[in-house]
Amino acid sequence: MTRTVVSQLSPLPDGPVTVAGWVETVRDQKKVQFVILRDESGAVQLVNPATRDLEDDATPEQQAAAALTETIGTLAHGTMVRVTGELKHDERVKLGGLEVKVGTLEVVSEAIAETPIAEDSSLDKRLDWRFLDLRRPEANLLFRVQTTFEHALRSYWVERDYIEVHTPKLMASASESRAELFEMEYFETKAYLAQSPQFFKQMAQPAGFGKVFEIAPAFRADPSFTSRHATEFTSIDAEISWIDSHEDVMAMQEQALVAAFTAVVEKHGAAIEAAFEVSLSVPSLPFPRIPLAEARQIVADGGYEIPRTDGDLDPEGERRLSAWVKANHGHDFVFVTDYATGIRPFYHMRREGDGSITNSYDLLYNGTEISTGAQREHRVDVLIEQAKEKGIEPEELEFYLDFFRYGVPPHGGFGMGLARVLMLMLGLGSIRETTYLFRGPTRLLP
RNA sequence: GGCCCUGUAGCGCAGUUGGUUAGCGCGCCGCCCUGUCACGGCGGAGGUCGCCGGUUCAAGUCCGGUCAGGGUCGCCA
Repeated sequence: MTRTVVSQLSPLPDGPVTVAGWVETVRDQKKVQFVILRDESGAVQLVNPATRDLEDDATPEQQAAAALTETIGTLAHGTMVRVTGELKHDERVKLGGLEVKVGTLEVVSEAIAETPIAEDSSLDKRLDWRFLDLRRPEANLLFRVQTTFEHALRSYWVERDYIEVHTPKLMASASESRAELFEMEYFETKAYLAQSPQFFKQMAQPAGFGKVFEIAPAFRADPSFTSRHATEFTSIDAEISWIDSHEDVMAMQEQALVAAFTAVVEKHGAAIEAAFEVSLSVPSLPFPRIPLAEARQIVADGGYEIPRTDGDLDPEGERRLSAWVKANHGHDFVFVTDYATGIRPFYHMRREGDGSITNSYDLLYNGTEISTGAQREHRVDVLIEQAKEKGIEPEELEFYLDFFRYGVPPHGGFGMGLARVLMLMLGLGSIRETTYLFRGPTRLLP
């Protein structure tokens, strides 16, 4: 008999059904047994009138019933079972107003009775047993939300004639800072894991692709110990040609995000509210834009002195700025624009007539940075000068510089951390929670 | 890498000024039980107190070292 997933039981008429999943709870009473069975879509109650203490002259049916009772009595939490029985809608049942009266129950895969994690286990312990942790309905929902979010972004771009690219993750040189590189043997030479698709997505511009995007892993060998850093993470990148400034990039990014949030709210808004107590709404357009200098003034006016001296915001400054934006503009997002040249990489284009600032931005969402974007410097002589200024030898970058020597349109783009967006969207405390399998300085397993 | 914190039963924790046999809740096992729904009741098992050394009549507790992890900052997405 064809398996029905639990969420599809409700509209069915009373009658025979097969369900399959894992045992969540067994309530074994003297006269009646209840099992809560969960699958990828939800949970349902199974019921079985207990048959115990057989007489010597018991019929085969009675013996089978007694065996079933015995089996149910020994089911361990987590055991995978397949059950065929009679669906019955019954108002008495608090779980969905229906239950399945067990006909046959097949133990497909037994679980060790004592589970290594519980509802209240620490995140680190749960990550040790991630496959069990992911059985939680909230985790299941989280990755459905991620799927919807990514799908909506893809659709947004595909519908607008973007080309999806897959840049290599094995590279011969650094694209950001050398200190963050994972180095590995590569036959007779050395290779590095890509920190960012930056150089190769830019290559699509002289390649004449016009508009590209990529959703792929990036690797950083930074020993960062925070709730928002990983050594491997999924980066959402886009890069577009023929822009006038970073403003064009911001306009594209905010529209793509609105499309993605719209899809998530429509499909999962109610479930998110129920599971995470977050009332998610679609952000309004345009997102607020605040130049960095102004942002720092706002934070300073709020009575907070940023300890760092490089002119950037620190995490507390970002939280305070976001709170101010929320209070004054009613918005969860804010583009912080016009970053100083000193704190941006060499390939960011500098403001015409004011080399001290760049045509770049960070996007903050609920107090945390989720994205960096910029117009890129496409004039090769300027690019070389800026690289030298940052202490990078142009000789190492010849393959990259060649991109700019045979005709390249003005262009720009952004990179955005998928797990960070999910974390902030659902009000969770760490990207470890919103990453399928987290990778950090002290975590390589499972 | 800096600063701070934590390692006690499968999980979450308590453990006084150093003092008898290291406790509690959940889970697990057994028995009992009005259709339960966080089911309930009774009973039970389960610990080299991260590891090494020191002080002491006596160390889970104090000291030194070490290992493992967490938070935050820096860095960033």
